Amino acid sequence: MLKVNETKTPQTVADHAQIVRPHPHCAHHIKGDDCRVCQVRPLGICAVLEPDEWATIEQISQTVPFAERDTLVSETDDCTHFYSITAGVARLIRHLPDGRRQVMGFALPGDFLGLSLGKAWSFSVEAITPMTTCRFARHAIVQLVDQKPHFLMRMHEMASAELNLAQDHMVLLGRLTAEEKIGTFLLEMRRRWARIDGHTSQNVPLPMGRQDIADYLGLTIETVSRTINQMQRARHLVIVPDGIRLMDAAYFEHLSPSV
Amino acid sequence: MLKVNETKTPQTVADHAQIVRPHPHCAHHIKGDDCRVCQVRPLGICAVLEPDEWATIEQISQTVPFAERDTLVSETDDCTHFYSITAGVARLIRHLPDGRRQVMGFALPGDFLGLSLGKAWSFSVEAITPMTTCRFARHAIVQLVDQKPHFLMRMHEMASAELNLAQDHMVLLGRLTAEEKIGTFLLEMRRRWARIDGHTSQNVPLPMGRQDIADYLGLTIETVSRTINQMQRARHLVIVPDGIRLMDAAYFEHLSPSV
DNA sequence: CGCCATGTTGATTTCTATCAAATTGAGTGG
DNA sequence: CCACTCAATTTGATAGAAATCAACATGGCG
Repeated sequence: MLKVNETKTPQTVADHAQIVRPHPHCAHHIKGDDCRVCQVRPLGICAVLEPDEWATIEQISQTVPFAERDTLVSETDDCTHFYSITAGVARLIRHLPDGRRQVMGFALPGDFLGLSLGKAWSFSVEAITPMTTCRFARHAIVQLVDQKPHFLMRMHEMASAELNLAQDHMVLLGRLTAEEKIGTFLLEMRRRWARIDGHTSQNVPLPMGRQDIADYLGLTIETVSRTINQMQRARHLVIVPDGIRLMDAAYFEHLSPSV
Repeated sequence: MLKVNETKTPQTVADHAQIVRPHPHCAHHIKGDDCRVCQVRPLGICAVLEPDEWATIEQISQTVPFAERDTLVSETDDCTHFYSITAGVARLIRHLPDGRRQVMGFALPGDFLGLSLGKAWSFSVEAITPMTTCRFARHAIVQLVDQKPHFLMRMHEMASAELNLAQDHMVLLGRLTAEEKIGTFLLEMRRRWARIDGHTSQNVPLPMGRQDIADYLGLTIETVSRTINQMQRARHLVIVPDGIRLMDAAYFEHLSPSV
């Protein structure tokens, strides 16, 4: 088992991750307050920082763990803190008054919550797996952004990338069939994991449940389940614990109109 | 080009809706290279500039008009110029290889094309009405952003607002019914026109065609037509030339889950 | 006046949602 | 270790909302 750092990371996180989590990034524990060993630094907001700026960030950050199902932020909350995800997966979600939900996206290691720098959240963030985050007070980041234009530029780049993804997703929601939605989603998850761990594997971890996938793709849980199982019957993929294994890349790339 | 007449106050949306062009901003042509008379300056990217900075902007901008159906930028183009819209309406659109389209949004006066500052466009922009734009070379804006952090901050604010709208739209596309989509769209357009002309009118100009509305809402043209006409039969609205008139605000606000 | 794009309306189909039930499987406690 | 429980998932039957297919109407414009 990985050594847990001295700052009291809950035992449950490590235990759970070792046992049931399929993906290494759900298991790695990183000292969010020691940038030198931060494994997501090259991916995240901090990638733009020079080593001599790490101390600045460390002073304004805290490592904050969350358990599965914890709510990191609620869409009704004021935004007092920002989060950089160092381990685990969360869903970004909007709730309608009548109980309908739309999952805006999934936050993976390296992702930053609060790119808009605004005073209010516009979505809730709920932990899907045990998580570790690097937390920043909003005022500290606002100050940093004022002082370091290249940091603001990095924020803007990441927000722009996010906007681009949102537009991809609008095409998916508005114009793709259920089969195309699922196929595109699986390729998207493979690409995102590959960016994190540097490998392109046929195995695509899916830490989120079927209901989350449905609410992300604008489908029902039954349609998600049926479609994935049809793909398995057609030998395009194999369902494995906590994910799927892509068996027929050509099929998925043909299915995904944007590729 | 029409000369701007400072003494003449623009006609309201309501006035114009009864006649030909539904909105004054579709007809008025503004000297984009004279910031003193720019009618969209308080709305757009330039709102953050001090009067002594107007000269800087004027030096790097050109007024460029477009005719109806012109393509301002193509999704395959490199991004050499940015545009601030001073008059007219455009659609932001993505095309799938098989001809399906998703309209990402409509660009109205005050909107800026190129908020991401990236080197490539991710959508096409097509003029729905005759347009006037203020065009900037990309390198000039990049330089400006480097020199003036408050300009970058303004870009970031506007991009964040855009991201927020994109997320609203994901909820709409993923989880609303056809009736809710149409109702939400009409309220959105009313709100956006109100921001531009300062009036809240029951008349909502719709310079875009039914097909554009359909491709924006993830519906077919037939469903859009049917739904709007059902709303008219139910006396919730009246279809007028180039738009609609909302007759039953309570109905629409009840229909739109986010309000 | 007639043409062509745009919009409307009607009939029918289809995809996905809904409703309902069975199955799996991880966690719990005897 | 195994029965039990509860949530998540899968599967089946049916319904329904919107798409599709097909005319038909409108209206701006040469």
